[in-house]
Amino acid sequence: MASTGARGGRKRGPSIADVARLAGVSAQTVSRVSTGAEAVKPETRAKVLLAMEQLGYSPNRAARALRDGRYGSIGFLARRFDRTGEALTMDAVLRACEAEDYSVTLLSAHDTTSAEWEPAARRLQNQTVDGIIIMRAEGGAGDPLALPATMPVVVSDSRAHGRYPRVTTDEMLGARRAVEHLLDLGHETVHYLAGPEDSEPARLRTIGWRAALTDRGRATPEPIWGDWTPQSGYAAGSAFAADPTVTAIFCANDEMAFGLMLALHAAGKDIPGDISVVGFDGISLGRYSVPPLTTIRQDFPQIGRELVRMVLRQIGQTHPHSVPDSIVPLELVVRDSSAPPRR
Amino acid sequence: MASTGARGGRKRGPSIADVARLAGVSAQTVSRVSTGAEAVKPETRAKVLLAMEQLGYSPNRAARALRDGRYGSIGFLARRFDRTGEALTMDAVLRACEAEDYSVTLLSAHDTTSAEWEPAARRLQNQTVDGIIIMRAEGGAGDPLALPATMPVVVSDSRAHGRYPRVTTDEMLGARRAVEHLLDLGHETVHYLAGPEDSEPARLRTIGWRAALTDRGRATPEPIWGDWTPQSGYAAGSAFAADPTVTAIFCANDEMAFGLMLALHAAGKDIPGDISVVGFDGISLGRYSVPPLTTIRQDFPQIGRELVRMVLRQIGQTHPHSVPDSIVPLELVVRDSSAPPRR
DNA sequence: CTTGGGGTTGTTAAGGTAAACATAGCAACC
DNA sequence: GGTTGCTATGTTTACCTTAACAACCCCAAG
Repeated sequence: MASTGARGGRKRGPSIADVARLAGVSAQTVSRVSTGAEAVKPETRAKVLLAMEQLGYSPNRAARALRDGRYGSIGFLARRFDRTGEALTMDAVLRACEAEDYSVTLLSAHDTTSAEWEPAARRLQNQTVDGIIIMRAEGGAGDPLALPATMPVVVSDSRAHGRYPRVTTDEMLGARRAVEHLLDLGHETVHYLAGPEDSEPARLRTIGWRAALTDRGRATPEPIWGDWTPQSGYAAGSAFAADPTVTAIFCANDEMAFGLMLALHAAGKDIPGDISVVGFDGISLGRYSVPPLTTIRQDFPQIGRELVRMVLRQIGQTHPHSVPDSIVPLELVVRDSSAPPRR
Repeated sequence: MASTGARGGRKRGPSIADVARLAGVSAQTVSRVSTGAEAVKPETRAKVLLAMEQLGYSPNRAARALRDGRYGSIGFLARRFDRTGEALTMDAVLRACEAEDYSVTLLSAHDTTSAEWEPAARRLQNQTVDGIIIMRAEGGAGDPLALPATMPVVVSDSRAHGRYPRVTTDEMLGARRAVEHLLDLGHETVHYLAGPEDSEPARLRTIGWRAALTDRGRATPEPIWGDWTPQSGYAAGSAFAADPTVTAIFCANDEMAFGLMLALHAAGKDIPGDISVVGFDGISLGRYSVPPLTTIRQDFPQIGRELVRMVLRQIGQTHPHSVPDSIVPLELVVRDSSAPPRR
């Protein structure tokens, strides 16, 4: 009976006006205290802080955002978030954003292949972000993002050539290092397990692999094409195991290398005795595969910092997308999966 | 010279008023079209949509949030985001949120051990979220989050007993299944590599392990304590390898199992010939370890859906935290790392 | 004693949206 | 023909904050 029940509705915490009333000052003075800026007499400030404390006040971010047209948040767009590359980059981006007092909003573009992309892009514009970091957008259509020209954007690992500033690792150089490492060990040539053809980094790694072989006058065997997953690595491993000429394999990422090594093992091949394997990425579990995986390590924390730095730098610019690209270095990490070929 | 240069400032896209003017209707009508709700004559709607299209209008989310006190976003709080459990859960949460037209804002609480926690909690309240999902908050202080009583919260995997509704897996049952699997294979007892003592799931798994052994009247050897990392798994593996009585090991997570298996391998132990290993989590790479890892698989997508469902259900409630807990089932996945003991 | 200036506080307005309420047009019915 | 009732649209207002400007106080200098 008591109509008191469903008084629910919005909760609406205390506002700046409530604090002002309690502290006996104007709202503006409260604002000054909460933004920290202006000159406020110490005793007034104390009164205000006390009132804030008592009411449990914290400023309303929506109102603030509306006021000055900024949201204090960066959007992170990817197709998936549970893969190593995305997860490591995201963690790094988050830490970098935190240091700048920005938050991170996740934006997903799951099936960017076709019609699904359009609503995703539309939704994107509605998001409350001051800038967007686009991660690994393989499969995206040619002209994927109809973003406002003033929206700060930085791209990692995508094929959006030239449209937006990029933070990349030198994929080609990394692939080259991997191949040269194996050649230096004495292998005649290096077989290759590639990433999906619609991925820009995969494409670049393939170019690097081929160039390294060509430069030394070695044969370039036909690569096998995977899709980044260990499953595809396993399939490739089975195929390679059937070819007795294979003594060294470069995998376009570590996860495929895991699958590949298991397949080689299952086929009775010894790593690195019969076949050497090198991966790419430097995922943490790579130290603990059997055997531990030689790989090209990407500096994900550095990538994250660069991404954030570049997107923040664009904020407020008239032509934000003119920021120069940034390249983050790579490192060869030699572990036990690579060795000289058995004579 | 030209002072045209730094005209920068805020960009401010077209507003509802601009659309209204162009379409020759009132702002309210535009609003009706953009929220989709009310009755609008089809031809009016068409005019408005055309105007929106021409101006590239999209509603200002800050204004909308200010208007109706909701942000359309859920906060996801964790200490790290690059570990498997967090990444998988987060991916699942994101997908579930998307289905409900919510976005996900990342909130981090890196070093929650001590003084660092306070500012983190404070920052939390400033975030633009309608609810918070707290993930694996091990190490948090006893009374970590001074969140408003009306803020919807759901906890996964944390020690915040009873304070907030939880979505958990039945850790104890999972551990029990792992142990019973090994006992059923004929092992005399099961050694244990535990997670960190300040983690609630780790604690529960330990209880499950102990209970399973006790129920069958088996000895409960002293566990080794790890910290979830493969590094700690490696150290534990070296220790176990030195004990000839060890024939079966249950690891509190898969990543430690990776390190442990490498250490056993390095010590010349055969898996599962000499020692069987069972993990916990069901990470995707577990299928591709050498040998493939028997494990207790958590249904992360389901966990994500439950978390979102429970936090959304609290929105608008007067006593949001009274929602009942939810338990997501686990599954034993038998692969090659477990087998009967060698006679 | 007046004037001026620096330091502190208050008042006004604007930012974009959508609920609540108000109005206008029109058809049906007595 | 006038009343009723419905649909479509317009007007007002509140949401909360902060920049810009105005007002005020007090002390120092003329």
